Amino acid sequence: MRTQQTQLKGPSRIPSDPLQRAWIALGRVSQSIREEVGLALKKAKLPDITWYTVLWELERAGKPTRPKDLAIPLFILPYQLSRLVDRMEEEGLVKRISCPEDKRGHLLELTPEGDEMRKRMWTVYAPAMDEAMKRIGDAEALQLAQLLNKLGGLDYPVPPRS
Amino acid sequence: MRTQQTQLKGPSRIPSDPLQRAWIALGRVSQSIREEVGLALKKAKLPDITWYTVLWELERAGKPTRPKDLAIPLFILPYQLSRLVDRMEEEGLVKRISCPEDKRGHLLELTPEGDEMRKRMWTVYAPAMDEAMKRIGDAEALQLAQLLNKLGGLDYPVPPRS
DNA sequence: ACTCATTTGTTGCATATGCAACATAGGAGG
DNA sequence: CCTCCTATGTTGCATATGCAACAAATGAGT
Repeated sequence: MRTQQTQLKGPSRIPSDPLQRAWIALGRVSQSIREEVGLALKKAKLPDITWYTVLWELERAGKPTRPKDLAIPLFILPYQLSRLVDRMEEEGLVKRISCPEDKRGHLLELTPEGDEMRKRMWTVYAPAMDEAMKRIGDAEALQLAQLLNKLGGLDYPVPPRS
Repeated sequence: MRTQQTQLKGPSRIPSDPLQRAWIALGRVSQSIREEVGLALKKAKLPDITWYTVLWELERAGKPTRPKDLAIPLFILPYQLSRLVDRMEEEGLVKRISCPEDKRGHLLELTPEGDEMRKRMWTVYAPAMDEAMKRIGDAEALQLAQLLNKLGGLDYPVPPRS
């Protein structure tokens, strides 16, 4: 079975073989790596990775922050975040406090429990990530990150976590 | 704010900075690329990518195949596949037919409508994938695929689609 | 043949999710 | 100030999902 050749007839091209292979690898590997780390958290009876991201963003901001000002909204729909915050608030990890400048929204405040939880999660998250990623070396990881960022056309920073 | 140094105290290490950057890039880029292609299918009022994968696996097999023998089960839980097939069968794209050798299971048969659908999806899927992936060149794509496969520790083939 | 563990797949139920509609506030233009 | 358009979140409802329990068949050991 042969792959179709890339055709140049205007706007609708068939992806080249390398592109297809990269596409498939991207889908499979990202999923399996994510599951690997997710499972580690679940086995430790800790919340989902998404929660960590929110907690970390709030920690990084260093002050109560509006949902729309989190870095996350680029990757999560507003109503998803809304419900995510609902659940986190129920668990007492964050708190919605009123926002003086804009009465539509509110500020998300990291509670002490939330900060504790973030740290606790990191003790599981970090080794799991390391375990999953360390099949490639640092040099390769850098190269991978660069290729991915070029692919994603990202212009925002990708700060390390802790 | 500084990143913690990689520590070598036994089983639980902190991921190095390059590893963290690659991890984050992997998560974000894979998600955005996948969404990009998914959106193209949705705008064309076509089924989800997952459906394509099933249809394609059946086409590739060339004969009715048991769920467990699809390449997918590695990436999808059995009950997910079960319900996926439910819906696809409702739409007449596949058919569950009896399996002589093992009366527990059944064979999944691609219907003509299913094959048509697969082709129709490909006319949208392929250009969208190409559009999403072509920000990197073929050489880079190959490199990316290799890095990813090393990361994923994959030993199975990654056949191109059509 | 009998027993029991394993394989293969499905399902009930509680929860999560997507979508479109909604509510409310801000801001621009007159 | 009034109108209207946009920005920011939230929610009702239908659908999808995860989990654990289940059913049925196979196969291995005795």
